[in-house]
Amino acid sequence: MLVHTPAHSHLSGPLTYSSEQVFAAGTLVRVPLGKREVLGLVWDQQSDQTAASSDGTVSSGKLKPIVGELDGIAPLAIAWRQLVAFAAGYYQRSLGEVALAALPPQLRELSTLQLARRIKRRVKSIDPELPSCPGVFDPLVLTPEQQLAIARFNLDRGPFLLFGSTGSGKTEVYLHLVQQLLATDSNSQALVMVPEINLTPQLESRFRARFVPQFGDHALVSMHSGMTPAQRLKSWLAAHSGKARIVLGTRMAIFASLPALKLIVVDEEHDPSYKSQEGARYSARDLAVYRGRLEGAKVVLGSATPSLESWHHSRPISEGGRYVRLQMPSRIGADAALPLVRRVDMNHQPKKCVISPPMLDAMVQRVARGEQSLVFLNRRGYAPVLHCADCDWKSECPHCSAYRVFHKIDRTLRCHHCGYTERVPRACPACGNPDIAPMGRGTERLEEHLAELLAGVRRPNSISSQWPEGEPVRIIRIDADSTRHKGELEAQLARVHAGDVDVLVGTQMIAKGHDFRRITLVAAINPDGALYSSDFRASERLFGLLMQAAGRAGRDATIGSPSEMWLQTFHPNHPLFEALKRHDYPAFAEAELEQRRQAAMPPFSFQALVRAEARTQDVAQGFLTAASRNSATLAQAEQLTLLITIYPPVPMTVQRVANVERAQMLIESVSRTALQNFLSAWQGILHATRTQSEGRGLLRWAIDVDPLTI
DNA sequence: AGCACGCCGACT
DNA sequence: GTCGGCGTGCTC
Repeated sequence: MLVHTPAHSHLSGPLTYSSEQVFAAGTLVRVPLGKREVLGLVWDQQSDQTAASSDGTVSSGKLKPIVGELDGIAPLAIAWRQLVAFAAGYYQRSLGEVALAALPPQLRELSTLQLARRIKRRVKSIDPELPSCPGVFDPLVLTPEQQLAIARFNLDRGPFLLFGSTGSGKTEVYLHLVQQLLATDSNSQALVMVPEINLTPQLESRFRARFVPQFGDHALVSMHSGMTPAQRLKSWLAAHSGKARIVLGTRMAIFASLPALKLIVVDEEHDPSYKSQEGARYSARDLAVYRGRLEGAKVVLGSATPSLESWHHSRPISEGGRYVRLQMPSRIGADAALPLVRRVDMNHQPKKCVISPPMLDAMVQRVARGEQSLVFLNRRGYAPVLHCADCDWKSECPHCSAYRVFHKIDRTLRCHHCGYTERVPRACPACGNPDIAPMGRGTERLEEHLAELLAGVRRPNSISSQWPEGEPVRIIRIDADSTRHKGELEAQLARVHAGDVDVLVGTQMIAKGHDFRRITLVAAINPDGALYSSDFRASERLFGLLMQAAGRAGRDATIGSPSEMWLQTFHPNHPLFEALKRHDYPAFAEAELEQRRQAAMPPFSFQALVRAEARTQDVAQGFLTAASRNSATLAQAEQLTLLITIYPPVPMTVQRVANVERAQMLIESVSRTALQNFLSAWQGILHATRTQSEGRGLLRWAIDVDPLTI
């Protein structure tokens, strides 16, 4: 009796096969499906008598036989299967899809022969094992705050929210927790997650430096989508066999098979990257908490700006909190002070200026002192729109309801949604006017603009300089465009660290994770957009981003002058900026949570989104309307409708992408359980609606539970 | 999701 | 005359 991949059809449950031999649940097998042979996972056994009647559609005589099991791979543990079952149920996807997607792709693709060879090779290569020396504890000196956090961790069951400001040494705490676990429990495993692939190399090098000498090279593996299929299989097998003691990875690592899992760390737990945006839309952070409870593993969520959900969960137990909050408010080292936050009131600055005179002046001073500045603008490209002043033509994407972004560097118009790229026209395509102009600005244009503003500025000479009056300012841009090729990000970061750069321009990419020790000024050019956004999570994200960006500054004890963060805003007295000025996340969180409470928004309510895609908006919305109407036929409808609100379908913010129209419908409830029950019961109706006339022409639909953007 | 079957346009 | 487009339907 087993389960597999038919992803999104009405074939959502396990399928039944015949077998002479009894396979344990969790065993990986090969089974025929239609005309092909696929990987299957034994889900449960069923006796011959009940086999035929279980779903009534297949008689036992017609059952196909299991081809055989995958040798050398132990069955997946019960806890792993429970995690998969929970994720499939909670996020409304089929068991088979979730289970098979959680396995390395090569397990599905490789022939039995190749696989056997691969496993054999692994077993051989592991033989020369390094002697491990348990009992040796972390030699590093911890700060009192770190010691307290660890002591508290050791006293409680958790889950824990490690609330530590940037520079407070959270990573050191993670290292220590892993260290004490591995040293005391000789076959335990730890899972450490980071939000982005970009952050894995530096974390991995820190963990390698700490643990490889003691536990050997094979004790640490990575798991993320940037790895080759062969590497992924290798890491997966190492984790599954228990050889790997530490798994570092992105959100996908939450599904790693870890038979002796005892600790899960979710670093930067607020980061939206933990929420999957396709397939099963799972939150790796939320699954981490669930998995921890399931397997008796302790869970640590860490952040300087926690998600409001986690912050709320870590309120005092007397107020209903479920997480233990560990606090590390202080920065470590001589630069213990957080940067000074300065606001530039753009209402009192020259019209249309991009870099206000006082901010420019502050940057010039940094250049003169040989210090670095970081200028932050969350929009890549040269300009978001190209515009014709004569006929009002704009650079719309022909396939999407969005403008194509002007990239001056290769003279292209690029759609950031579907990727459609054209050369920039010489003249307006609509009226022939040769004078078409960029509107607004992105990082490319900002870089160009800064080069003009700083053209006359000279930095102090190095000894043997070809510039007698001082060297010109060196500006670098780091964003998704400048780091598209492998190794470019590392190379550019290295230039910054080496001091070969005076001004760094970039998107949010540079606000995350990387330490820039010589930066003493962080500037946000235009953060106002998120202040009055229709997305109720926009301000939470903005606050997190700005705190994180501020944390980039001044972590070098050798630089004496205080670091500053500059904000250009038309709303200098906005409470968000007031809280940011005081580096007061708790105050921001309390105010924001109070608003959420009054508006009955998450975390005080629970949401799900049904998204539909079709060639026309009418079809997409028609399907959703029909599905909504059909939900009234649910047996429990009377009870549920009291607790469930179904909003009318609306077009998505970016309504059309690659010529596909998109619509969505919000479902809301004050009760998570009610929402869950409703969605589960509704699932079949949604499938049925698709086959009705209202479902004609529908391309795709999907449910997103706990969506991050609405 | 794959992979079939099935009915209409430009090519050796 | 075929090769091939992707629309609908099935997989224990």
